[in-house]
Formats: sequence, structure tokens, C-alpha cells
Amino acid sequence: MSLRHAVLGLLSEAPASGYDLMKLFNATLSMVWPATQSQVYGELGKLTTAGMVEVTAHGPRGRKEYAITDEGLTELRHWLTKVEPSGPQRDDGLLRVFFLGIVTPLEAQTFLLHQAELAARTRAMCEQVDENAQWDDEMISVYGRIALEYGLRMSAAQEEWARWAAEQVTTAKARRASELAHAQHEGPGQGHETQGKDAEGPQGDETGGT
Amino acid sequence: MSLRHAVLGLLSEAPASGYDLMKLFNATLSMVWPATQSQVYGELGKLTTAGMVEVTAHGPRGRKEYAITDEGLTELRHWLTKVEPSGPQRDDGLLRVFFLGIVTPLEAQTFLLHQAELAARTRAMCEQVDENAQWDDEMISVYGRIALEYGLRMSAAQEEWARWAAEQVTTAKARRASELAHAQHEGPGQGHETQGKDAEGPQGDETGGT
DNA sequence: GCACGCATGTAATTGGTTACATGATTGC
DNA sequence: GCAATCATGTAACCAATTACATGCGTGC
Repeated sequence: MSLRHAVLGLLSEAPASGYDLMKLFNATLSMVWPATQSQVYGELGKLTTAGMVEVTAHGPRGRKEYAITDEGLTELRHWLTKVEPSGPQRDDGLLRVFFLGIVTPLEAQTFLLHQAELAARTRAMCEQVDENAQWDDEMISVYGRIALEYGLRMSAAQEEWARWAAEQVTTAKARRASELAHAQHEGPGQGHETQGKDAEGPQGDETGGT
Repeated sequence: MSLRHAVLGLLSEAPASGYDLMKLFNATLSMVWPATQSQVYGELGKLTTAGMVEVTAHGPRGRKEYAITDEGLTELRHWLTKVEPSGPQRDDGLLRVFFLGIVTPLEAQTFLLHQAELAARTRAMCEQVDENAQWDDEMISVYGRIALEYGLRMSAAQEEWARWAAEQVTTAKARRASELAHAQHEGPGQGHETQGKDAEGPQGDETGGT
């Protein structure tokens, strides 16, 4: 239930309307906790009912400015210090890695190098934000800087990993090729290997269907 | 829609029942793409309707063994090579970092060091798996090894980051303390600082939009 | 007066979690 | 006979996404 806490967190810095919050989500939290407009408005309603935020001003065009209440601040502090973070899960890039065995080594490599490229781009983006931001001494920016550093380090590690992984595939491919050449001394069959699953033996029949 | 592909991926290695798949999800994909029993059975139904898997055997206790079809394999390959991975998002640990300004520096540090501890535990787990596994030369294990290495590197980087971050808070705290001491020469007002929002003024009300 | 940005909301659908319900087989 | 494990499914709920609907205010 962290959308709630993201909203409370943003409101803890300054009062804002739903519209403002959407801009903040897109500007600062899009990589960490994306949210849609309908979610934000919905959550503001629920938070108001729960007494964790309240409308503090009405502006033009029906604008409602929300501010966090003491109750909301208590809840936010509780979440920050007492509730165990669950950590990231569901990485559909990594999920693909598990199944790369069913495409050709070349395709697998292409995939991994593409992942490296994406990570590099993310890193570049983080670096640019880092340079453009003015990191003053204020406490508020310390944590922004720390969060950015996370992105920086993770994307760097990801890129390195992906390049390393692509190389692993090369060496594995080479090893298999040499084994194949060696096997051909005994029984040279059809020379070229087609694409397809390379892990054949264990499970009997395959793509044949019924 | 990656649950679908996780199921197809597992079935591409060997036919399995829903029950088997659940064990596989818990054993090998729990960190990457967790799934619940109801999800798995539901997805098997949808995949059957879509013609991507089929029931190939009936066992005791109503057991149904599913196998991937050519259509399913095509879909899996397409997803692996043609569909852009979206990468990880929604890290509720990192989300907390953005709002650490509202708790005391000490609490923030405690949080960060705890994160380091969690990452260290994850890394230890990965290392143990690495040792216990027998990494033979087969292609099939190359990708398992690569995925594990990802976990290894990411948790290591995460731990380092968290320790670094905790230190950043120390230095920021020290700087603020010295500034406070300096300020007291001119105007020693209310001496004790309560916990609470320390970032008050800087941004007026408007944070520029896109 | 018209386009653009501000501003709020609802409805429909999908994806995911938790809990419940049921029953067959195996091993002791 | 009893417990553990195998095995399948449904129902209710919550979280998130997409699409739709509406209207005011400002500046040109």
C-alpha cells in the first residue's frame, strides 16, 4: 500500500493539489513509484476520509489544495521507520534471461548487449540530472542526491553485468563449437547447426505436438 | 503480461502440471517473478484456450500435465527477442529514501544500515546457491549462472550504496551541527530541535512543471 | 472565440493477493 | 485410520492501467 505513502511523502514537503502531485510523480518519482492520475485522485479521497490529509484551500477551476495532517505525518513516519521494505521484484528483463536458452546464442547475445545499452542510457540520464541539479547543503537535497546515486550505481552495475554476460555466452558458444568439432571425428553428421533449442536430450520429444 | 511468458518459459524446459509449476515458481523465479497458485491455474486455462499450451497427460488425483505448443514457443521467442523489457520499477525501499528528511538523521541512518544488512543477506544467499549448484558445461546452466550473477552483483552494489549513504547522512549531520553551533554565536534562540520536517523554506510553493 | 493548460473526476478492465473449498493418493 | 502431500479450482478483494467525460481560466 505504498501509493498512499508516496502521496503523504510528497505532501509532507509542501501542500499541493492532485494536479500538482501528478506533476511531482512524473518529475521525481516516475522511476521509483509511477502513478496515474486516477490513482492519485482516488487516493486523495481515501486519505481525506481517513483524516491523513485535509483540504486547506480552494483555488480557481475547482482546485483543491491538500495538506498532510498530524495523523498523516505519524503514519508516514511509522511507515518509514517501522515497516519492512519489500525490495524490488518482478524484473521482466531478468525473467527473460532465464529462458534465453530457447533462442540462438547470437540472439541471446544481442539481447544482453541491448540490455547493456539501456542501462548505459539510464546511467547517462542520471549523470545529467546530477550535473544539472544544484546540490546545496540543505538536508532535503542530501536524500535526493542519495537516491540519485542509487540509480547511478545500479545502472552502472547492470551495464557491467550485461556486458560480462554477453561474453559468457561467447565462451560457452565457443566451447560447444569445439566439442561439436571433436564429436565429428567419431560421427560426422549434418555439418551446420540450425537455430533452436540447444538443450535437447533430457525431455524426449519436443516441438512435435501431438 | 509476463506471467504468461514465465509459464511458457518454464514449460519450454519440460512439461509440467500446475502443481509442478508452482514449485518451479517458488524455487527458481520467486525473486524475479513471483506468482500465486490461483494465478498459475488461471493462466494455464487461458493459455490452453489460446492454443499456446495443451494437456498432454492425465495423472492420478486429476493431475493434468501441460506442454507448450509450437504456437506457444513462437510467442515465447517473440517476447524474448522482440518485446522491449520494461525494467524494474516500484522499489518501496528506495521510495522511502526520498522522504527520509522527515525523520531524524539517526533514524535515517538506522534505516539505511538496515537496508545494507538486507542486501548483505541477499548476497550471502546468492553465494550459497552458487556454491551448492553444480554448474556443468551445458548451455542450459549458463543462463542460470548469469541470472544468479545478476543477483550477486546487484545486492553487492546495493549494500555498498547503503553504507555509503549512511555515511553521507553522518557528514551532513555533522555539517548541520557545526552550522548550528556557529549560528548560536549570533542569535541563540530555541536550543533544542525536535524531530520533524527540517526542510521548510526552500521551495516556496511552486515547483516548475514539464 | 478558440486553443491550451489547469483541474477534477468516473468506468471498465487487467493483474495480483488472500482465503476458501474440495478431494485423491501415498506412506506409515 | 490418519497425516502429509499432491492436486485443482473459485471468490472476493485490492492495486494499477487505460480510456473517457467534463468544465473553468488565461492569453492571444
